[in-house]
Parts: sequence; C-alpha cells; structure tokens
Amino acid sequence: MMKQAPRNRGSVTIKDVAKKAGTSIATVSYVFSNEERYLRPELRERVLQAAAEIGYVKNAAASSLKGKRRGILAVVVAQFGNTFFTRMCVEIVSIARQEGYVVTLCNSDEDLQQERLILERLIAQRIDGCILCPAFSRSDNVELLRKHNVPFVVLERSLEQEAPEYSFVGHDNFQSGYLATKTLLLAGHRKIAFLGWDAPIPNVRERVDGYSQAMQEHGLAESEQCVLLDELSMDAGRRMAEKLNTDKITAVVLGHHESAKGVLLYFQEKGVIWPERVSVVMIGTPEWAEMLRPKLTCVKRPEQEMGQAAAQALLARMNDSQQRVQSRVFSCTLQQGHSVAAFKQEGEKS
Amino acid sequence: MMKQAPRNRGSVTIKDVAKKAGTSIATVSYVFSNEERYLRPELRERVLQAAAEIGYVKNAAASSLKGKRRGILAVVVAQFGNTFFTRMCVEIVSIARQEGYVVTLCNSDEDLQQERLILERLIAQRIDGCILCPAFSRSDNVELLRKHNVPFVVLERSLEQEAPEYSFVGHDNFQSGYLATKTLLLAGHRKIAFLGWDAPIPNVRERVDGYSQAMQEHGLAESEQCVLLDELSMDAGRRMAEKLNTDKITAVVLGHHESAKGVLLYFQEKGVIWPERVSVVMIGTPEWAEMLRPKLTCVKRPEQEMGQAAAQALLARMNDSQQRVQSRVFSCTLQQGHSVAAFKQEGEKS
DNA sequence: ACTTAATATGTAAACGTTTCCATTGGGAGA
DNA sequence: TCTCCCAATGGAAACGTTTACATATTAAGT
Repeated sequence: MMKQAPRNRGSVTIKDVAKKAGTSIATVSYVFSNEERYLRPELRERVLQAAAEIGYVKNAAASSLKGKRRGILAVVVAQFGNTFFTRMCVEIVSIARQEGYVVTLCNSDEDLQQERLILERLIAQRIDGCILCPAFSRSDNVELLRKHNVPFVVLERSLEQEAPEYSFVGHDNFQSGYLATKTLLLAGHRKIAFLGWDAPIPNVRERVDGYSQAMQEHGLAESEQCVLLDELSMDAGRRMAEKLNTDKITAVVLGHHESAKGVLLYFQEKGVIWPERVSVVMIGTPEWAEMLRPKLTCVKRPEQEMGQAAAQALLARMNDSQQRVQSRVFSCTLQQGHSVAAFKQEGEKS
Repeated sequence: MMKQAPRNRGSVTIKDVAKKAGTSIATVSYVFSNEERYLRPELRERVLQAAAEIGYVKNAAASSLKGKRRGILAVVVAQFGNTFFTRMCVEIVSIARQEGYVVTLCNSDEDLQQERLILERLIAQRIDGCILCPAFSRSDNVELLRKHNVPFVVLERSLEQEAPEYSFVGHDNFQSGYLATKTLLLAGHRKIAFLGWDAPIPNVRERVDGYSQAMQEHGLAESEQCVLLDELSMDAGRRMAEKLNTDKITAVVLGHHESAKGVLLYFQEKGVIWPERVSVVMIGTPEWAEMLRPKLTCVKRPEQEMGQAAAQALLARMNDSQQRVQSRVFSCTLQQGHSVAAFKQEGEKS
C-alpha cells in the first residue's frame, strides 16, 4: 500500500525549500531568521529564489516553539461595537502591525464566563501579550493572565479590590463627569440631573462623583442633586427620561451614550427640545452625536491617544517584564455643540 | 556556570504535568486530546488534578504541528468601523467561538498592500480559515489564500475578472438600489438622484443599475436620471449635495451611509428639510439613522444572517474541501421611516 | 502451568523550526 | 609542504505535542 504523502495541510516547509535550493535546512533557516549570519550572497539569493518559487511561508507556530515570539497580540473588550472601543482598537492594531504582530480582537460582552473562556483560549495560543478591558472591572480573570506570564495592560476599567500592580490606560472618569456638569453649571443651570449606567464599577461611581463634586462647588448639596442609573439600553434611557421631572430639571448630563439614545429619542418625541427646554451634555462621542441638530455638546475622550498608549504600554511590558508598571490616565475635553443654553429665570415659573 | 532553566516563557508543559502526576507524557496527552482512549478513571483523575494544580494549558501551537487544527480563524474586512461589517463580525465570532475557534479581526482599510501584508501574516500563522472582504473587489490577494490551501469565503464583494470558483456571501446590491428607488417612485417622485461611492467595484455598479432599472420601469430614460458618485467621506457627501439642484430634484437615494452623513448635514444646514422639501431613502442602517428626526427610511441588509451564513460557509468548507462552493446572496428589506413623502405637484412651481 | 487475549501504560518518532556545534575547504604564514 | 585559522555550511538536538506501536500487566481458557 502506497504510503500517503502526509503533508500536513499541504503546506510548503523549510525542507522543501532546502531540497529545491540544494542546501541544508539550517541554511534556509538562517536566510529567513538570522540576518547577521554570513552566507555567500549567491547562496542566500538561491534560497530566496527557491522559496519564492514554491511559495514558502515560515510556520509561525513551529517557530514559536523554539522560543521565538508568537506574533499574536490580543485585545479583549467588554463591549464590541461601542465606538469608543472600536476607535481604540484601530489604533492598537495599527501600532501592533508596525511591530509585526497580528491582533485578535475579542468581545467578552460584559460576561465573566465568556471572558474566562476567551482568555483560556488565548493562553492556549500562547499570545505574546494582551490588552484587557475587564468585564465589570473584576480582577478574577486578570489573574489568569498573570499566572501564565502573559504580559498585559488593563484598559479603561481599573480593577476593583486590592489588586496587585498592573499597567493601566484609561480616561479620567471623575473629570469627565465633572467637566460635563461644570459646563452646565457655568451656563447658569442648577437643577441638573445625571443619567447613567447602574453597573457597580469604578468608572460609573467616579463619573457620579465628578458630578457631585461640581454640584457641591456651586453650593448644591446632595438633596439638590439628581442621579438616575439604569442599564445600558435605549429602553433604559427611555425609562430614566420618563422619571425626570422636566418641569424642575433644566439640564441633564448623559453619562453613557448608549442609554443616551433612549433619552434623546424620548425628548424628541415629547417635544422636550434642546437646548430651549433642557440643556444637554453627553459623555462620549458616538457617530450619531454629530448628526443630531442642534448638535450635542459632548465630553470627548481621546480614544486615539489612549489606543496608542495602551499598545505602547503593552509593547514596553513585553520587551522588559521587569519594567515598572505604567499608569496613564487621560483627561477629556469638551466638544462644543449647541445643546447648552444659558439658564434664564423665565419669570418665576416654578 | 549554572545552566539557566530554559523554560520558554515559563510556560507549564505536558512534561511538568506528567512528572507531577507520576506518569508518562503520553498518558497526559491522551487525557487532554483523546477522549476515546481508555484510561483507568483513577489515573485520568490524577492527571487532571495535577494539571489543574500547576495550571497547565495545552500549547495550541505545538499541537497544531502534529496536524491538529490551529484553532484560529480570520476575518479581513476593508472597512473596520463600518457598522455593517461590525455587525457581521459579531455573528461570525459568536459562531466561531461555539466551534472552539479564536477569531482574529483584521482591517485592510481598502488598501491592497495592507491586505497582502495581513494575509501573509495570517498564512504564516497557519490559520484554519479566512473570511475575506477583498479591497476593491480585487482578486489579487485571494489567490494567495488559494495557493496556500487556506479555506476561505469571500464576503460582500464579489471578485472582478474571471476568478475561479469560490464561496461567496453577500447581499443583492442591485436589489438594494432597486428597492430604494422604487420606494420613491411609488411615492410619486420622478426627479430622483442617486448619490453614492465612486469606487470601481461591482457593488457600486449594481446599486446604480438597480436605480436605473427602477427608473426605466417608470419610463424615465437615462437623460432623466441623475447619478452622482464621489469618495466615502462627509466632505464628499457635502460636495454632492451642493451639486444637486434641489429645485428640480424631489428625492434622493443615498447609496452609502458614509457620504450620506455629509449630504444630510448639508440639507439640515441649508434648510432642505425632509421629507417636505426632499424625500430620502438610504441604503444601510448605521446607528445614527434611528436618531434622526424625522427618522430615515432605510434599506436594511440582513447583517446578522449574513454573518452567520459566512461563518457557516467557512466551516463547511473547512470540514470538506471537496464540497461544492456555496454562494448566498441575501435580499434587503425596507426599514420604514418618515423621510419619504408622497410627491405633490405644488402648483407648477417649476 | 502455559498460551492467548485483552487491558492499561509507556517509548519514541514525528511535526517545522532554531541554533549550538562540528565539519569542510581553502588560503596565509612558516 | 605543512600547520593553523577563518570562512562557509551542515548535522542534529531541542521546543511541546500526538500517536503508532511496543510493552507490561492481568484474566481467562485449556
């Protein structure tokens, strides 16, 4: 019985190149992965020629076995489809590509089970590094990475609990809440509501803290503050908007653009037009923010810089595991729109 | 001189597990990758125990060397950030995950050079399969995949030239253009413009063909048709909108949602309100489409089904390379909004 | 007790690379 | 002519798995 040519998936191997070029596999390997090694130019050329002819591409998996890098980085986010993350991903991928890495993008969908599954798979692939936005800011799965010596950077969500040191890149949630609120306060508003996400994570708390702080600076104690939190959906946005007493409230901070959609649609339906009836500042800059008229005033997070910073932090960590962890927290800026109007007393209507 | 413990990246190997469990590596391997093989339950348990204790995770790269699958699929799109693709990706990833694959998402950014680079890197990784939306519908790089026996499925962009057979999943561009136009025609409009992308790819041509066909069916010859094409950007959208003679035109088909943004912003600025002054149907359903008021009437492509179909087609192809290629073309549906008004003569204004 | 057949485990050769080290063939210096 | 050395190449072990095959153990049949 003829022995089948086994040829795993029919791939061309270094051996084939060696045979074709009439040399040893060692030589071929030197040509492709050891620039320094001196070889007769003529020989080097011959090998390259042969390789090109039969279409040889080095097997990265085999190569990684011998201690070479794997060539794969991973980004695990909790909300794929959220433009904030998408934009950062684009930057990360771009920098990674320059360094010769392929990036695998994963979505935990804010689910710890999924996240764990994903990380286990990534570890099985022996990825070279990982950028992780942990679901619910939980450190559970981060420990997996640590245990397996995968260099990693935490993105956007700082960890709860007393987690050991780790590199972090995110934006200043407190400041974003503060900035949004301050903008409304400076326009003269006092009855300002904060509508946001009800997740038990630092990001949310800090934004609310920023709101509270700004309010207090203007002499508005807790009793005069109004914070509504609900899940991340249009319906939740609607629910919150319904609860608002728009006769009393003159301005709102939209703490998350996902539920913001529901709020604004509700406003539009009910004729609560901005900025005449209510002033609005939103945290986040989804694509639709620039399409609405009047245009929304938004707090912009520097996604581009953040993505770059995350990628660089990871690369730094990979190159030198001893390196001090980095922590970079970015400030947000106000993206001026037309949804904030100066507050007018309107003749003692209350 | 003490020889350093080499321990590539410090990973725990099958050998460590064997030592810990006091058995051979063969046994450990059987435990983890050969369900059938009978082992004394007590032994199996002991191995699992040992593995768990020292945190063993199988090295997928090494495993793949022996002919096992690599566990990686790739999706290469030309426009990352375009929600149309993002939504399909979500589905693909979800199905792939069920089958135990990790998916790497790549963005060629409509650049053939990039695309080639990406594919070469993916081939080096010996991915198990690939879903590709080829930049500019060019088949150049697709051949790379074929040459390296990577099972693949072409997504959304059919190939130009006389390409050999390949599996394809996309939507019916002709029908989408036809449906959009027909909707306006049925509302009584006659002066209808088509604004779209000027790329030399079948997708674009077919949409325009759909427009033309619909127009002709209503007795409107080429001279009464109006097709404007430009690049994919808001500015381009503005440019096209400026060129429109809105005194003559009573309705527009927005052929691509990216430039559509520019068009609509321009309309808003110039007070060309819809549907009173101009009726609008857009091909595509970006997030912002549901935020505008009046809400846009859109042609919806079934992204979810398409993503699933693509993933399934790929898996089918991977499991049986002999299998006949599949070609699935999905129809679009109208997503009713309020941007189309019945055409009224308005008293011989012209 | 002795073969036979099952059952349970281990040995070792691959997979495609990388790289240490050995080997070869000159040419220069003596 | 003979060393010696250097430059250029190849042999072979290793990386962490899988798996065909060999071995060792046990039970059953004579």
